[in-house]
Amino acid sequence: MDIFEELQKRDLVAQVTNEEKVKEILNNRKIHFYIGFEPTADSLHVGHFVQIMIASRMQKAGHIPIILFGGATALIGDPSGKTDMRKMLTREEIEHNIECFKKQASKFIDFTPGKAMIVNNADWLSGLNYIEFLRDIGVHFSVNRMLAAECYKQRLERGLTFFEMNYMVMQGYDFLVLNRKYGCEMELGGDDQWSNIIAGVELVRRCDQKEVYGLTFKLLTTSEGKKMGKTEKGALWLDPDKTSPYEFYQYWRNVGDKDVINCMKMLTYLPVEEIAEYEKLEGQEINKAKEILAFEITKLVHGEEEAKKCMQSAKALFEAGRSDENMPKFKIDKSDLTDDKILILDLLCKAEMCPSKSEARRLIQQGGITVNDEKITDVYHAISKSTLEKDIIVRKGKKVYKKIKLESSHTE
RNA sequence: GGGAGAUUUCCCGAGCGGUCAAAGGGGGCAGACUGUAAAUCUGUUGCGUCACGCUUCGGUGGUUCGAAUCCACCAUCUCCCA
Repeated sequence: MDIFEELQKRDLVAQVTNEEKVKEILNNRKIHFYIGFEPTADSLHVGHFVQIMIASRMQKAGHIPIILFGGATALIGDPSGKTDMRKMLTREEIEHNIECFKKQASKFIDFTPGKAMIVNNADWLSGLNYIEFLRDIGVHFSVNRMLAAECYKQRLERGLTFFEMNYMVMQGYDFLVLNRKYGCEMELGGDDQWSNIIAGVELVRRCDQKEVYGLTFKLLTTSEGKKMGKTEKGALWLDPDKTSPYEFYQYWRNVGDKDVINCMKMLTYLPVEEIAEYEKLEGQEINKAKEILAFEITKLVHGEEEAKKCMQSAKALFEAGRSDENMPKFKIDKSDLTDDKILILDLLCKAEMCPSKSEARRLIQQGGITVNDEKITDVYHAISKSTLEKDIIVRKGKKVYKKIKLESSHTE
């Protein structure tokens, strides 16, 4: 299947500057294309993952990805779609974040020289001469048009600084530089980047009379249009230390019915034909598709072994014949016991299942806590040492389990 | 540079000097129903030794028996005029 067709079939394409041309080029030539990332955090999250997967697909089709890190632009912050100005990062933070990015991205993209490259726009943006830049580049931007751009509308109501307006100019300039340096012909990005991408395409045309292309892909949203990849703790990270593989797996295992197929298309390498089969599933059967989705994504991000573990733990927990092999464990120390027992309230806090005792108390009062499958109704319920001789399973709600192990203190 | 206004708990947003841990909504969590889904309904959503106590309403002081509510100064933001 042609790469462009595949992207379309996977429902990834949102807007293209010149569909016919792009289609032809992607299918018949090997080109350099670029995707920009803002190094604003020290780990990739799911939003980035979509982009990386696209870069990866393109690479597999023979094209050469240029991964651009906005080392300089991150010093400004993209105002697109934001209601407030982003906080600015220090140079050190940005450097660190870029390193983390590289490490994680290399799981999905082959960075062997000649197959892909990584660039940082700080390399060319930070040394710019302001006057020259204004004369050479600035003249090509019409403020009127910029203000009309969708991405600035919201900000116009709340206030937009000159500082931020330059984001578009800089991103456009990036494209120009990459085109001149590496012959980069296409910029990809999330659909929220459309205005910025167009800016680059136009800039290249005006400065060098060359035609380059832009393509945006759809953002990962639920069928209701809400952003996906958010958990109560914030973003869903790819870094296992920030979001455990199990949590990660569960996130996908629990996506809404209507979103499963879309996620499969966008986030896995499963062939579209196969996905079409899953699309036929209905009702309870959809759970099968969810399982596959969760497994596939987890496999990509954390490796097959982890993915299997996650799947097994989940099955063990939710399906009959519960086993606790891969359940998250928590060790409490003998010194945590008073009079050879521990209050359930304290245990819940210690095991980090509740942030405070008040909340633990509430949960118990509402019947949300179970110990070894027995509902705890007494707030002052205590668990004795003898019970703890064997590991116990504490469950909060339906989905949060922890196996509690008793250990004797080494200092004793 | 001059003038007007704002700052409330995770977010939005009410809030007469006492009855305010602070309305309402969103979000979160839990319960019921289910398919580890969605929708719906219910409860809950500062902390603790929990029918009682403690710490919150940008910051610091002050007025008061008593302040999120009044005053002063500081900080930040928005708006209008220049």
